[in-house]
Amino acid sequence: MQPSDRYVLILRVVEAIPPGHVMTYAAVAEAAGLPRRARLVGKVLADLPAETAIPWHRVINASGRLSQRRDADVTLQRHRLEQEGLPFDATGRLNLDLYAHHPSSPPST
DNA sequence: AACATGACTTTCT
DNA sequence: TAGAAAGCCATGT
Repeated sequence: MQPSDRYVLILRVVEAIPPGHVMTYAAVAEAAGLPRRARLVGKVLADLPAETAIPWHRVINASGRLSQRRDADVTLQRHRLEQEGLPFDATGRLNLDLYAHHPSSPPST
């Protein structure tokens, strides 16, 4: 397996997250068949162009919070999620038990 | 090969 | 519940 293949696997999983739902980095990695590669998911998303169609904003960390990036687009990410109906609580966190997306079958094609 | 870095997680206080 | 420390794994120097 080549490094670029893992990128594709991860992006396919992120593409499959429906609006109004989210997935943690670790969950995306596992769904892509790459357990323990949560940080790799972050790396892949970091390399995406700003105008990409990939719904990167639906990927959040295990705490239910938004991970801080180099270029602080965290506000944009939060706005997009709120627009999809995801409610952040007073501590800036959202309920993963309610809004986490659980892919039933591995994404192919 | 060794060391540092990062859109992460888990565990311990 | 929040914050610190340690673990993890791919990449780049």
